Amino acid sequence: MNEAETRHQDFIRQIVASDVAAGKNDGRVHTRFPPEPNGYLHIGHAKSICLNFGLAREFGGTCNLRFDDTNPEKEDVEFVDSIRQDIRWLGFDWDNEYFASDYFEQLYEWAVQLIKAGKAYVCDLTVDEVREYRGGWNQPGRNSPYRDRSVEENLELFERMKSGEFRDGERTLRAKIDMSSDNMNLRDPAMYRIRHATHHRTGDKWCLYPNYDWAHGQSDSIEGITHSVCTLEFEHHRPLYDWYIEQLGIHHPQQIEFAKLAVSHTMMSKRRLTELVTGGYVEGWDDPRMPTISGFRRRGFTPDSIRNFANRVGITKHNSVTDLALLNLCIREHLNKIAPRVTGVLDPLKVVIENYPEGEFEMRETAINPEDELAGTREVPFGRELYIERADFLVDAPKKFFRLTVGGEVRLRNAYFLKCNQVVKNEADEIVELRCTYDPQTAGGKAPDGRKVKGTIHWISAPHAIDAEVRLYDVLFENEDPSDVPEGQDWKDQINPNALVVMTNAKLEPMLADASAGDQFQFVRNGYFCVDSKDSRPGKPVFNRTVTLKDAWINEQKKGSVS
RNA sequence: UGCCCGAUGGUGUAAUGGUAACACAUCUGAUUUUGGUUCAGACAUUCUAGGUUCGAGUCCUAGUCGGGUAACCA
Repeated sequence: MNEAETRHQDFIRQIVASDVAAGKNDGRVHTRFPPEPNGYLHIGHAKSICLNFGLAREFGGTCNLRFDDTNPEKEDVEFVDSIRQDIRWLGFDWDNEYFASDYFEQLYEWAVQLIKAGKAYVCDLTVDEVREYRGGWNQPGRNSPYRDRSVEENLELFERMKSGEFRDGERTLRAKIDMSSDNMNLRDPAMYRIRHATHHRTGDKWCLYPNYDWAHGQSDSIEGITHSVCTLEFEHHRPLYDWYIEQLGIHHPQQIEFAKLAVSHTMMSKRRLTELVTGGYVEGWDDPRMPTISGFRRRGFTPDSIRNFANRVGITKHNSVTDLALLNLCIREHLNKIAPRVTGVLDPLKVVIENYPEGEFEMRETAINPEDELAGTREVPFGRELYIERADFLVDAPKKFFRLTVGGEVRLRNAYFLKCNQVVKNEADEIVELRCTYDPQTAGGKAPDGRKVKGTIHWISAPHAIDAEVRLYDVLFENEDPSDVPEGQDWKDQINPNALVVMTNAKLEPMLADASAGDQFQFVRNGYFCVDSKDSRPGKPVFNRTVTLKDAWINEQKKGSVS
C-alpha cells in the first residue's frame, strides 16, 4: 500500500483508494486484464497492463488474466501464448487465468433466465433489417416483429439455436430493452449469434456464441472484479452492462474508462497491425519496427523502460498523443545505466597510421561503462591499421565539424591524437583509405605540450575486427500521425522505406562474436544495440539498433541547412 | 442530426475553492577522452463568455472546439 500512497494518484487510483477507504467490496481490490486473443499485444496494451496489475499490486489486491475469446473466427492459440509471454516479460504475473469461453455454459443459463423473465427474445431479422429497425440518431427505432414472441416459443427457439438447427446468422437472441433509447447500445442489442465455427478452446461444442457485450460484464462479475478498467469507447456500453447485471442480480463491478495510449509516429490499430503482418510489410508481429511488445523486446527495449514509460504518460479521460521522444528517453535512460560500451564501426573507412610500426600491436584500456564504476575496464588492441566511421571524416569540413579532416587532428578514443595527411581514392573517386600519422606523445589522449583537439572519434583495429550485420531501425511512419492519410492515398503508402537500413559491412570488436541473444551494448557514439534473437548464429551475431544516442551534431547540421 | 465524454506551455501530465507545477521537446552555457551522460539556465500554459465566491484551472450556465457512438467485432 505504500506504493499507492507515495506515487502520483491518477483519477482511477483516487477512485480505488476512496472505495477501499469506504470499505466497498469489503475493501477488496480485484482487477483484470481482458485481451482478445486475435493479435499480439502492443505498447497501448502495456499501459493497460501496468494500470491493472499495478492497481492490484499497490492496493494489495489481485489481478486476473482473462482472454475474451467470444469470436472463434478471429482467435487463435498462437495469440494466447504470445499474450502470456508478453505480460510475463513486462514483469507481471496474474493471480488467475480465465477465458470468457469458460463461462459459455453459465452465460447460456443466464440467457434462459432473461428469456423466462421476458427480457430477451429470439429475433429472425437479418443484419440489414436489424440496422433498419434500429433507427438513427434522430429517430427512434421500431420494435422487431419478433419482439413479442411467447416465453415458450423463445425458449424452444433458443434451444434449437444451440443445438445447431439454424444456419449462421439466421437468428439472434436479443435483449428486450428500449428501441427508442438515446443510447444505441440499449436498442435491443444482440446477445447471441449463430456461428458454426471451431473455437480454439471449446472446439465444435458450440455454434452459438455470446456477443462481447453480453459476455464481458458478466465475466467480470463472475470473477468478482471490483474495478473494471477499460478504454473510453466503452463508456456508452456501461449502461448496458449495468442493465444485464441488474436483471441478473449478480455482483456489480464498477467500470471506469480511461483514454487509450497514442504515440506519435506509431500505428496502434490492431486491424492495421494485422495487415502489416499478413501483407508482408514487416517480417512478423515481433519485427523490431512494430509497436508490439514483442517487437520492442526484439528491438532491445527493456521491460523497465516500458513500465517506466507507461507510468510517465499518465491516466486521463481525454485523448492525447504522447511524443515518441518520451519512449526513447525511457529506454536511453535505462540502457545508459546498464549497457557496456563497445566499439562498432557501422560504415568503416580504412585508416593506415604510417608512423606506426607494421605488425605491432598494443593494448589500450577502456572503461566498460563510465556510468558504472563497478563495471571496470577492459583492453582493446591498437595497431597500424584501423577502421573509423566514414561519417567521422570530411574533406571539406564546416567550422563546427570537430572530427577528422585533411591536415586536422582528432583524438582516437582511449588512444592517441591522429592527423590525416592524405586521402586515397579509387577509380570511382570514392574515398577508400586515409593515410595518417599519430603522435606517440599523446598516449592516453592528452598532449604533453597542452594542445587540444575538439573531437574524439571511435576506432577499431582492422586485423582484429569481426564482420557483422547491423540493422538500423527508425520510425515506421515519418509523419506524426500515421492514421492521417492524404486524399487518395492508402495508409500503407506512408510506410517509411528507411525504417530498416541494413549495414552488412560493420566492423565490431571480436568479443561480440560470443554475445548471446538479447545481450545489450552501447556502440560508442552510435547508439544502443542488442543481439537479434532470431537471426543471430553462434559466432555470427546480428545486431539491432534499439535507439540512437542523442545527437547534437545532427541538430547542428539541420540548423546549418536551414540558415 | 441525437446522445455521451473531454479541453492546463510545442507535447504529456499535476494542482481536488487559496502563490499554476513537474517531465519531455526546443534553445543557451558549463563539464566531458562518447557532439553521450551530468550540471546550470532560458522559452512557454488554464478554449470563450457570463455567473457563484473574499478568492475559480477547479463549482454553475451557455457557447466553441475535439473525441466517441447507429457489427450478428472486441
